[in-house]
Amino acid sequence: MPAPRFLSDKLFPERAKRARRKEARPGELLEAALDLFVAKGFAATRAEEVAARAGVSKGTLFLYFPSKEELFKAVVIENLAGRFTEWNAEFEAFEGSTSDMLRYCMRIWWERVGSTKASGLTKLMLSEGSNFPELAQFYREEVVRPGHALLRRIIQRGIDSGEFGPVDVDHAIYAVIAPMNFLMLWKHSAMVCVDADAHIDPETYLAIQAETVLHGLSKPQEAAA
Amino acid sequence: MPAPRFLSDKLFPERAKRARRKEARPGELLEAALDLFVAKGFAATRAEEVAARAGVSKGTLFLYFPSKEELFKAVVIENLAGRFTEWNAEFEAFEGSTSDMLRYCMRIWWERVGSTKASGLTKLMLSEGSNFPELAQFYREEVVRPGHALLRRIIQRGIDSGEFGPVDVDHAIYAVIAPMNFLMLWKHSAMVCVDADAHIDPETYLAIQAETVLHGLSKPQEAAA
Amino acid sequence: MPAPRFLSDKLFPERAKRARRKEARPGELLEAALDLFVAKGFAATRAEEVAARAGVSKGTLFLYFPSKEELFKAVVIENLAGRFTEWNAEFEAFEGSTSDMLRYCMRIWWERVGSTKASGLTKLMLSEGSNFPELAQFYREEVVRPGHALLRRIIQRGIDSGEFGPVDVDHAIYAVIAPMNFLMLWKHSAMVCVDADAHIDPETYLAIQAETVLHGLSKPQEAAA
Amino acid sequence: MPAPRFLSDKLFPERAKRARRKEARPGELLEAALDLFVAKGFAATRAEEVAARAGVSKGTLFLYFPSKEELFKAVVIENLAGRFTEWNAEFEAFEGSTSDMLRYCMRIWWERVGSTKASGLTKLMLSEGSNFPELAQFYREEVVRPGHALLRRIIQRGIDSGEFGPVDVDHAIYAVIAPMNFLMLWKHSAMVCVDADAHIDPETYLAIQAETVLHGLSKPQEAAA
DNA sequence: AATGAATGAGCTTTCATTCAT
DNA sequence: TATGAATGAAAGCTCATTCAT
Repeated sequence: MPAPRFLSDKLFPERAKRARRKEARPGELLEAALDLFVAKGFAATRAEEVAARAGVSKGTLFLYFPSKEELFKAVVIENLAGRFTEWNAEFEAFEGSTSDMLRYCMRIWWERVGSTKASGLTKLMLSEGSNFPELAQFYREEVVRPGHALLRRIIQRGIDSGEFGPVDVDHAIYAVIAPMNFLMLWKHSAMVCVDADAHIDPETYLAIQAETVLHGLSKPQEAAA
Repeated sequence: MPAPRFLSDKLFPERAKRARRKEARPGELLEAALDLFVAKGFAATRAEEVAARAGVSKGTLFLYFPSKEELFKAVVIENLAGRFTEWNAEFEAFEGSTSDMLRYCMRIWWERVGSTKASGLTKLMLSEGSNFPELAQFYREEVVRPGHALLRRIIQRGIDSGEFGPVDVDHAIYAVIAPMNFLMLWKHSAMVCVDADAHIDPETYLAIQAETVLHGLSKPQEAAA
Repeated sequence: MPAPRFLSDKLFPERAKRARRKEARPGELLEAALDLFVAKGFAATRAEEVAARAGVSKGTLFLYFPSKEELFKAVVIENLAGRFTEWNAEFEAFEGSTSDMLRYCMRIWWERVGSTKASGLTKLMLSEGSNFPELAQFYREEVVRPGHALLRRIIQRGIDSGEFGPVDVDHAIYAVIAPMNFLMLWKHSAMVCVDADAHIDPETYLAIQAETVLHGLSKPQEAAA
Repeated sequence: MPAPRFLSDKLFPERAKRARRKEARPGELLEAALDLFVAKGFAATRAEEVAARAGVSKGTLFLYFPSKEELFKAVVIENLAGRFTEWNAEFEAFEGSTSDMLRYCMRIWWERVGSTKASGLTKLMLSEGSNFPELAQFYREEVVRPGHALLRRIIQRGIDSGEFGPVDVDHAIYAVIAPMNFLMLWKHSAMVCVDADAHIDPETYLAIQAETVLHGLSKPQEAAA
């Protein structure tokens, strides 16, 4: 029996199990699925196409994933949900001011998620979530909730340490997430833009937003609306 | 109780009802279609469902619209494309500064489009446009292009009158559209928002964005990025 | 109560009734139906198209003809089946040799049927009869059988009068019908001919065939195979 | 009992059965399709019926043929179009007089096409070609044209060798094809024949027609009309 | 573990027929 | 008598899923 890779695996054995089962599955399938889901959406992606892109037969796909929905969940785990253990650990280990932590958080988010195909999963949930309630539920539970929880802990750390004022934490979370969402949506909205392709520089944009948020969080001020 | 539209309606109330019924049919279908397209997307909306929601049978839908795609186009025309003549006229008639015109433009856009179901059509094109190239093409041609053209004329008016500096018009258009798009996408993202979602006040948000844009357009400055 | 138009109406009152009901129906519908049935076949002809071509609404068509099949039957009666009363009468009244009668029969058939759209009905039954057994049955009963009967009587007259030898009447009937069928099929087979449009002259062809048949029927000879 | 086609079939009889099964599938479907198309026509043949007759489900049919039209084309290729290479080769190898070649041609045509279900395809194109222009086009291109080309070469051979006079080749082709077409149409007209239908003996009929045609083609005469 | 042939529910679209007006 | 809006059964085709090999 292999040892749990993360401390948290002991605390959340079910999540750990899922993570390990995931490992046993061919990464090619997950990668192919990510590509196609992001490019074409959930409903419009055909199982056979995923298999073909991964270089296996249709049957093999269903050998590893009992259904298209489970395949999608696995993709979400692989690219988003399954990383929170690591991200949380990084947060636990972080040394420095909470302001720096928040700046780092937003920058690293762009690097690891926003700028990657993984952000397409969020856009996908936005678009098709209402048609696949179980997926939406899963996504909320496994991505949105841990994401909010992580931010909550960061902000709480700042409040506890006296760096931040006694802000409404929920509003603060929102203030952080809003620009991230904006960037993600922007990145995946090639369709509505026609001629004027003015480019946002995401890193700069996020850095500015980070400062704005931090300004709102700082001791004597109110939370940003 | 609304008055009968025709005198004869009083004399032959039953015929009138039937005539109005026939007249009303396309409208009822378009409304049902708008609701469902916005709620479930194009591909996931079944023709029969639209018909049922409009209170008619499957066959009747195809009596009025030759295909699902044509139904969608009709919905787009009814709710977006077909309104540009009116909007353009309003622009021609506008008296006042171009700054006010732009403020009015953004405010009225939220009132008439952004806050209505119609904005769901834009979100839909974003999600599914790539799967239905003909629809995407139609949408670009009939909605995006006239929309950009309208904004272009507004901005050009400001430049010509000396109110605005010699900005890059395409960038300026983009700066106006960006917050609109963001609001729309936000509005339709209920699925990803979980617990503590502080709500943006769209009117305020847009007003602030308008001022930001106008600041960037003002005489001695560069266009907003 | 109007008097029966033909003597035979008394003998076959049901047929007479059908013939009279036919009269009450708008000829435009029957004509439009004939055109379309011949041009496009039975299955491929849409009821609405027939109505439109006749200048009435779809509902009106079904007011006169309870179904598409009944419409077809009426067309067959109008153009073929219903004429046998008249043709039989003409035969009864014919004065002259049976050879001349047969020559006249074939010539007049081309004039009144073979060269007209009515011959398309026969081709139609050939093509689609097997898909519409009731129509095929009707056609056999109302067109093929009376047609054969008429020929049978002609040939029998020749035998009785001593003009023809004691031929096998069925074979003789066949010998007369074969060239007619050939011409009809030929006329409606534009599709298989590509470049070589060699033309048959139907009148000449039929005249020659008539002589051949008569040669076969003549006193000291055997029937043609 | 036929021998297994491959050695390995003996070693792995089940795999062999399955492999042959997959190999056999298209053939079974094509045969079922031929039967039904000939019996009921193209439009009236339902895809599911074809599948059922071949002992598979609806889905399987579309696994092998992307559409009903393509299925029909495949049937035409299998039974007519695809055989011209063989027939042309036979013609190239033929040793003997061109008259014999033409006699052989007509006889063998009856044996291989006219008397088989394949001839129903020609009748089908006649009936329904105008409703399915793409199929008609395909049939003309892949069946009518090569057929005419083959006959043209035969006749030209006779002219070149001096056996035939300098006839109009197109008319000559037509003179050969006419009796073939007639026989085919006759064969498929069971529906209009009622009681006493003396049967043509196709072999004899064709032999006689062949002599007639050859008479028309012979040196000192004009082409047959 | 891997395959891919086979399935069948589900969707869009057509059209003969009905019926309220 | 005439209309034409409304119906719904039926047909072609797709694709997630199963299962014998």
